[in-house]
Amino acid sequence: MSSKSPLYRKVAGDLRTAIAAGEYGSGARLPAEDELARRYGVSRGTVRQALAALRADGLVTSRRGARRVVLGGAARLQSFAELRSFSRWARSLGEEPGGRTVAVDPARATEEEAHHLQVAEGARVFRVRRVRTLSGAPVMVERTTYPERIGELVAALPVDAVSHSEQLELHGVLFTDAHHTIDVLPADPDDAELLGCPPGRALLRERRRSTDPAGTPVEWSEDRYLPGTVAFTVHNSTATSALGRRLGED
Amino acid sequence: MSSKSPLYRKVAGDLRTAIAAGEYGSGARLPAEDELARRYGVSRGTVRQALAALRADGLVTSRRGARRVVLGGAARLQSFAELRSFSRWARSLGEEPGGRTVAVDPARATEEEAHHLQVAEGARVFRVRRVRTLSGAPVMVERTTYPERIGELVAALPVDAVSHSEQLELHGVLFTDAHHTIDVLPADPDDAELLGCPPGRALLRERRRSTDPAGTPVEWSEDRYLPGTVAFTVHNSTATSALGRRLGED
DNA sequence: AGCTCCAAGTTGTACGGACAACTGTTGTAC
DNA sequence: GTACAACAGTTGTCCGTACAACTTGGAGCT
Repeated sequence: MSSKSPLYRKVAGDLRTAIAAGEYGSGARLPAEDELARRYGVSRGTVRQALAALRADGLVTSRRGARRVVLGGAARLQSFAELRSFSRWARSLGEEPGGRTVAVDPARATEEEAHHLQVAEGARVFRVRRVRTLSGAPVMVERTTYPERIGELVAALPVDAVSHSEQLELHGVLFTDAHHTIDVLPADPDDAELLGCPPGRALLRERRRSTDPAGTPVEWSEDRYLPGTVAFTVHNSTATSALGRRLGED
Repeated sequence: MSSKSPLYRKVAGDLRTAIAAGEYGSGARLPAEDELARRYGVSRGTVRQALAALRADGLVTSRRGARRVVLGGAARLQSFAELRSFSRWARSLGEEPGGRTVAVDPARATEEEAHHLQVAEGARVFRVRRVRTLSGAPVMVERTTYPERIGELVAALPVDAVSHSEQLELHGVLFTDAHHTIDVLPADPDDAELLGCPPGRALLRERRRSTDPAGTPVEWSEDRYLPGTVAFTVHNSTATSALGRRLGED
């Protein structure tokens, strides 16, 4: 096993599995930071770093003066990677993800695309449309716009490649931050045909802008899901915020 | 002004306003941690704590070896309070929130309610149904179940109280963590009448379970929004995760 | 029993130092 | 010029200490 993973991650992982295994049931109090530090042979700061991760995931509460308490409810997941990649998410649930590329078009960036990808209006981009399936049944239409450099890599992939993002990672393209907007909109005729539903049917829409570690946009995507197939979940707290609500349109 | 706010918050706030004011435009590099520490007269650890908050809000990237970069895109907000309270959110956007309580019913907890509120099945709870408006127009139906202790406080509020949560805070009821699930469902006849839309119309649904600092559930709510009135936004990154995707139903 | 008050336990904030890992730039060699 | 190597700059990880702020439970009193 590689020892390249930092200490606090190991501690966090340990605590996660301990909680998942029921060692600390819902409502139970975790050991004190000092106790954990002794037990793992690390400093209190390192333990706090681990616990901060659990807190951000909504696994435990924490407040001054009292021990941490395990929050009941949904078992959390390694949410980022699974949110970003449809394939990874599906596999982690034991579902069989599939994908069929419908179109790959070189194009000139519209104003909206230029804005989100931070390129000049009219710059070369690639538009990719795909149908995503779970166990063979179509559940989502994905329309992604890539900047030129990345789009060229995507265009070279086989039509039936299951996971584009995993392929891109192999080529050194990293996704580290993403901003999502979730709302509802009616299926247009294209959506309807690809998903096999009547046009006008309400779909759950997720728009996503992903950036790499340097802050450079690497994709701008609009995913439309058939209702009933997925739900989005978020945890937030006064300590770690992330989610917002917005008026329609932008 | 109270000096009770911790140092790192002041630093974070300062940086937030500096970014909002355009001092560091989209893509600009922030000063190094050491530089900021000198500038504010605090230790590097304190600066890092402030920057971690900005990172969690999706304002800046960060990676080893390079300076932090300001992420372009949506100006972030203090999201937790605004997500938890419809009234606060609306006011922060300059809209006029309204609310009309349709029903307050003492009841016995169903299995689902008992589960989410962590009380015994059949325990006393209060079900509250309200219509929420923006500038007079109805946009959302809210069905909240409270445990007995809190429900009694809510039942005592006037029917036209705008913000229940702010009233509850005055009574010492604190909300610090919330878990949200977002999906789509068709309006039932009640929704349709309250919102003034045809039955069957697709609504954006947000289910929410909120807990207090001790981890005790304080509300279980299901909010149904007219399409086009709101969108939910999330930022996540490899460092700070929060959002997930789920299969339909639960 | 119920109440107040105190002490121990626990987390939050802040400081300091040290080294590891990585990036971007500069300069050198070919 | 181009490729490689060295270097300074920067963030990530980890340690240790100290004190402040808060919660909890128990002792003692009424």
